[in-house]
Amino acid sequence: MYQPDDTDYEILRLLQRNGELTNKEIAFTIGKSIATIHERVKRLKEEKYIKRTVAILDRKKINKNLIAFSHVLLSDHAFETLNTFETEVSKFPEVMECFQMTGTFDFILRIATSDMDSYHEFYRHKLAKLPNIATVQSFFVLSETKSDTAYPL
Amino acid sequence: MYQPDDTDYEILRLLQRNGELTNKEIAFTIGKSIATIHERVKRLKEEKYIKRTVAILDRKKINKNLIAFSHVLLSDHAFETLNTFETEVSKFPEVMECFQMTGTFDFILRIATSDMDSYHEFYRHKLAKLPNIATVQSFFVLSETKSDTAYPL
DNA sequence: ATTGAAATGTAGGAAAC
DNA sequence: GTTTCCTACATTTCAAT
Repeated sequence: MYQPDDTDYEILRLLQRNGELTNKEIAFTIGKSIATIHERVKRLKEEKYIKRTVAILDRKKINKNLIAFSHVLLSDHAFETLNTFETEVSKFPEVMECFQMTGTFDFILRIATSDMDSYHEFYRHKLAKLPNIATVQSFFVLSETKSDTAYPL
Repeated sequence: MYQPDDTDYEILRLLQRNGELTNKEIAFTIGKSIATIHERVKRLKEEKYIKRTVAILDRKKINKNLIAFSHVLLSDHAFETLNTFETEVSKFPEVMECFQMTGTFDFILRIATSDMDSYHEFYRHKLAKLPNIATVQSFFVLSETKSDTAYPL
């Protein structure tokens, strides 16, 4: 199996922060040739170390002023119950993330809406209508102290 | 103030999913000229609708196998207490996100480490050593059902 | 604001060291 | 792994509508 070396990790570190860096810029920064960077980046993408490159938007400018983290507990944990929930909840565009969790509830959802009315609408007419939901406990973001997509490397 | 129109939103929708799309590809997809897309994208970046473009890594391949969501309650809510916590916790590379929240605790942290030992190390020697922490309750990701950086548009 | 066309720069591939 | 050369594309600017 392919194992990235220090150079690869340096490239990942940079591209995680700025995906628009050219091979030339990366080459200059880490002191290697452009052809080398070109090869490394190509392989890192082929091997799916880099899953994709995306634009990060300012949510307030596009009117997603309310972010909720919701803890969902299901009424039972049968395979089908879990599966249906995961499939259906993933279809909602408001749900940006869904994680199955350890502990006293089953899932954490990250939900983006424009305001409390839209959240309420989503909650009443979409989330709460899914089968086998026992409880939903929601917490709302007051302010973002740190908001990073980059992993520590 | 600058208000993006439908064309701008189509561009944002596309770049949120794939930040590597060329102006030519976008132009073809939404039926406008390359120069128009170029202008729009430039403005969307200048006006900070697009905050930045980043590479999204496969966390398991780079050995970040454990993601924790930790709920932090501080012992008091004096301005200085909140401020110090936010400043200090943001310095930890393991903390990818920190949100101040409504409700029964003060902050949610998203913490990325390689395994439970590293998490424990982080918790004992970094997080728990910050001043004025009352309680920390942590939940761990079992599986990712949906993991998106794109807002619904 | 949108377009087509022209100049510049980068990507991507191949060869030789 | 680096350097050079090459072609193809992409970006960027600009004059015109």
